[in-house]
This record gives sequence, C-alpha cells and structure tokens, in this order.
Amino acid sequence: MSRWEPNARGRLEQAALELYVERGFDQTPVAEIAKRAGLTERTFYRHYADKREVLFGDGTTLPTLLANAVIETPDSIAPIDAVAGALEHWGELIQERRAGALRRQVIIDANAELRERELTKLATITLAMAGALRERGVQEPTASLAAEAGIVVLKVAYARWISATGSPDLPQMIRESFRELKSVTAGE
Amino acid sequence: MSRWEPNARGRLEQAALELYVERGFDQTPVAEIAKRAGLTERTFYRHYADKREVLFGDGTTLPTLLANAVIETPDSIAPIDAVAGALEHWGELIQERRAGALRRQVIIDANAELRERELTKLATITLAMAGALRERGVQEPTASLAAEAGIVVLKVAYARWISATGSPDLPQMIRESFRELKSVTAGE
DNA sequence: GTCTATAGTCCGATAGAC
DNA sequence: GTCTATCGGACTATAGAC
Repeated sequence: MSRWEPNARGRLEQAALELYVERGFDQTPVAEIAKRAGLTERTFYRHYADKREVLFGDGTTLPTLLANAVIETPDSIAPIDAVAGALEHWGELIQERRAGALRRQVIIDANAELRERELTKLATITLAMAGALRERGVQEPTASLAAEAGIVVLKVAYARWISATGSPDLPQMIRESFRELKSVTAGE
Repeated sequence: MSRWEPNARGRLEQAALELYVERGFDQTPVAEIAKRAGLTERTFYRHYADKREVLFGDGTTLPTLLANAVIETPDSIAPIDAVAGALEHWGELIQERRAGALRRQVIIDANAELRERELTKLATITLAMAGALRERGVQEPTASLAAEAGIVVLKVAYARWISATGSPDLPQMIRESFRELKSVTAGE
C-alpha cells in the first residue's frame, strides 16, 4: 500500500480540465486544481511546467512523431507530399479521440492566452518537419515553405473537422484541403 | 507649464526598448522601465496593457491597413495575388525602418514569450486579410487559404530580409518567395 | 514545503487643464 | 465644476528559488 493515492498526474489533469470547462481557464487558480486533485499547488508544478501544459503536453512528442514520419518517407516523394503524408497519419491518430479533441478546443477557443500557445505548438511542429526535410536533403527555402504550407492545410482541415457534425474523416479533409491550397496558390 | 513632463508614453517606450536590449525582456521589471522614464509602475500599465505591447502595438493598426489594401484590390485580381499585393505594400513601408526592425527582432528572437506574441500578431493579420477577401466575395476555404499562404510567404521573406546584409529589397523578396511557394505546392 | 519576485488589477487621492 | 494623467498602496496569482 502506497503512501499517496496513485496517479497524481492523471488526477491533476482531470481536475484541471473540469475546472477549465466549469469556470474558464484564467478563472481557475492552480491552487484550486490541486485542491480538487487532493494535492498541493507545489505538486502541480512538479508535474506541469505551467497551467497551459495540461492542455498541450510537453511539446516534443508530437513534433518528433511528425518529423520521423517525414524522414521515413521515400526520397522519390516530393517535399510537400511527404509533409501531407505525415499530417494524414497524425489525422488518423487524432480522430480516434474526437470527444477529447472537441472538449480541449472549446477550452482553447475561449481564451486568448491558450490560442497563443496553440500557435506556438504549431510553430514547433513546423520547425520539426522543416528540419526533417532538410535531413532528407531538401534545400531552404523549399523545406520551410513545404512545412509551413502543410501547417496551413492542417489548420484549415482541423477547424473543419472540429466544427463538422457526425463522424467526419480528418485525413480525407486534409487531402481535400491540400488540393484546395494547390488551386489557391496557382492563382485560381 | 504642465504638471508633468510631456510624452510619458514615448519615454516609457524608449526606456522599455533600451532595457529590453540591455538586460533582456524578462530580466527587466516594469518598475525598472517606469523608473527610467521618471514614472511609476502603475502609469506604465495605463499606457500599455502589458510589457509586450511596447513591441507589438495595439494589434489593430496593421491588420486594418492590410485588410484595406486587400479590399481595394480590383476583383479581377486572384485572391492570392490580392494578398501578395497587400504584403508587398507593407514591405515597402517597413523597409524604410530597417534599423528599428532589426533592433526589435533581436529582442523578440531572444525570448520565447515574445516569439509567441509575434505569432499571434501574424494570426490577427491573417484573419483580417481573410475577412477582407470574404468581403470581396471570395468563398471559404479559399479566403483563409489565400491569407494563410500569404503569411507563410511573409514569414519566409521577412526572415531573409532581416538576416540579409546591405540594403535588401523586401517587396522583391516577397515576390520571389511567392514564386517559390507556388513551385513547392505544385509538388516540384 | 516555504518563501519571494514579478505581473497585472483595483480603488482612492491629487493637481493641473479646460 | 469636470476631465485627465498621474501617484500610492494593497491585492491576487503565477512561477521559480531555496
């Protein structure tokens, strides 16, 4: 039998998400989150660097996943298509957690600071994918442009997926948005 | 004769920029900025909503300028080219203030929180341009994709202009980056 | 686990300008 | 008198230091 209740991190996450929904992100002090989880404020900061990290993770897992997907793509595939493939793969994973994604997005959309952090997360992913392309021998500015174009597509497709009803197909929406981007940049 | 020295806001801005350069953004307390300007901390917050606003303005002037440039573009011009034209116009304005832009960028690049705010500023501009395109009758997702693609180009071109030596031509770099984006999205 | 620096907010007071 | 820019101090919350 352990000295503490198990899964402190999980309890903190659950308490935080509940309170962010109930009272809004900046109306919930960290002390309140800790209290609901039966822990102290200090313990919260041992598990999460700040209040926002509960919603955004540590900032390395997803960029690494996507960078690896890009790196493993055969060199015969054009940079923009390597990026598209990586994002479609991510789309497959995320759409299995649609309920959680919706709840998370409601919290983020309600708060300017969180929207800001989300942009930072996307920027981190962009840098990781551009780096992966360069490792594959793609030159600048092609690497950065391909990665940035991919994130543009992701943003548009994800917003559609979030606001859609039923069980929309995210990878399919990503493919469709890529086609639209190609059309738009061609000046049509 | 007035009770206070004139131009409190200007003095605060100058003091803030000096200190951000000297000691770094998060090593300069607001109280220090106010002290150098001969004012109190409280007064700083009457002029700027937070420490970062000194570097980024109020967040409406530039988006409005670019949205208007888009709206005034003839309907015969494709959405992506309307966005390109607006950004080139901005490029002409900004390159007359190259020294200030360089100093500002050094401060921003040295601090994660400021890089985050810069992304938010770009997102605000994106939304403004997408809205301007919709006012011109452009449908979604074309409007958002054209605006987002424009910002991608701007980021790449601006980074090049900042790191270039001599007197590089920013509008020219923006045009060149647009050509490269078209090539990348075409899958070349 | 406590202690502290800093950000940012709120309220009331004050002195000159109009 | 009203308006506006300032000051002073108390207050909460975040986050990091010890």
